[in-house]
Amino acid sequence: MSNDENIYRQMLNAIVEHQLPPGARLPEDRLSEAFGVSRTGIRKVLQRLALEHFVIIEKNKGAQVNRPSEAEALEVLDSRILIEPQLIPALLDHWNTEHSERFRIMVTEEKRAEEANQLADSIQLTARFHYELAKLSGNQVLASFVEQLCYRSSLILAAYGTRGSVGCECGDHSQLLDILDQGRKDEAKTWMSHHLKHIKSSLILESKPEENIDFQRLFGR
Amino acid sequence: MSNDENIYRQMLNAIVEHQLPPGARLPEDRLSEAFGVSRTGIRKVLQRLALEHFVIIEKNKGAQVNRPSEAEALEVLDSRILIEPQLIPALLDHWNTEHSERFRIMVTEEKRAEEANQLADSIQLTARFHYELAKLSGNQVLASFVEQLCYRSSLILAAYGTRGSVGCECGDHSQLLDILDQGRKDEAKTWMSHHLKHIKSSLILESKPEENIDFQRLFGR
DNA sequence: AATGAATTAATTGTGCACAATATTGGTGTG
DNA sequence: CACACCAATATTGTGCACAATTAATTCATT
Repeated sequence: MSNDENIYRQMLNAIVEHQLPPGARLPEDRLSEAFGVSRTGIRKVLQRLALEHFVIIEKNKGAQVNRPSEAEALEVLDSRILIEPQLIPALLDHWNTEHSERFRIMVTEEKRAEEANQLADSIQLTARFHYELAKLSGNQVLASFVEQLCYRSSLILAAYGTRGSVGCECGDHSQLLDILDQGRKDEAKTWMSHHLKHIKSSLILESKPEENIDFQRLFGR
Repeated sequence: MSNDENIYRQMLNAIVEHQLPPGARLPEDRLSEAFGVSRTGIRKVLQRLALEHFVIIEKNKGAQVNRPSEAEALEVLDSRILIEPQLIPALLDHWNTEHSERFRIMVTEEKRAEEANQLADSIQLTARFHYELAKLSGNQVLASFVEQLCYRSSLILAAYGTRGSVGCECGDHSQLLDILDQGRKDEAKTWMSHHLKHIKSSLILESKPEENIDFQRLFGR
């Protein structure tokens, strides 16, 4: 694996697992020291993470882990609600027992991670479940978009999620597999839709402190 | 406007307008010379273009304009078919005469550009029409994804499009505006779907030269 | 003690130099 | 003449140094 990709993965993991919480600053010096490469390499990775909305780079102020706005949070979930259910039909065309078994193993791991309270693994596995499912649709363009949305969702749950739940309960995911095994296309679509809407509605909005208070609007004029 | 963004826009324009055709090599030296900045700045732009699939960077071999594979071309169009029609309902919620007028001006410009045989402007305007429409859905996440897909479509049409047509005829776009003005939601959705499927089916596949010719298969054995 | 200016420190932006790698052309040998 | 090997060239990869900017601290003044 290339060195860049390695660093990128490690940082992305740290972000979606909330080891680097939203708002955490990411000074290039420390990172270059930590990874044993020059700032040049770090900057490349940060640029990429910024384009994918995992970090925010402000000119002359450096990078920090993105703190998704409420609007962004809702839009990401809405995007998933619009896309993921629509992938089910194509997915079912390729669905077979091999896939079923593979995903059931994943769900088992999810369950174990959640019971062991290993938040990091739990988050990763939840996102991977949705991404791997999307890949089976056969459309790699959409799949990689779903991948990005899933990881962004992890970040969103860090900011707005109900504590303890990472969004989808594992039981839920095995439910979907049952439906897929029975080839019930429409049911699977609506299940996925409900599942994502459930996550969306579980977000706790308007409770976090505002980052930029609009004093002008509050007192001005 | 920042310098990076400026260079990025210029290069992206050159690519989607086919001034830099698929396969064109992009040596960092020449570009840094042309733009009057150091290779550092150029590399940043190239990295970004690569992440967005407009150029391909191979290790130690540099960047070149992406030549989309047939599979990629179909996947991009399929993605648009899946997303863009679904944006219509939300779009219609905000639709008003101001929007209508703005888009009719755009269509007029499209028509003029096409008649004047200004391929570059024509391509830009066609992509912008779809992107601006997507923005009106209110979901910026999906809109910027659509933007990327539209620009990638331009690149695809460079490789697989029928000569003379850039995909959508302008008459078509004004048709959609008529339907939107009448608030016919379902009709607009199906129109958009048909429109994109028409573009997809107009692609001339398996006719362009392969990027990596398999000489072994072609002559060997 | 509070405020504001000025200095200091920390961090990022940018260009350059050298190392690493791939490609091309040439040379020699069988 | 074919083949392999080697050398030269061109291009990218990476680290470093210095400039530019922002943030923090100090200090002076009221």
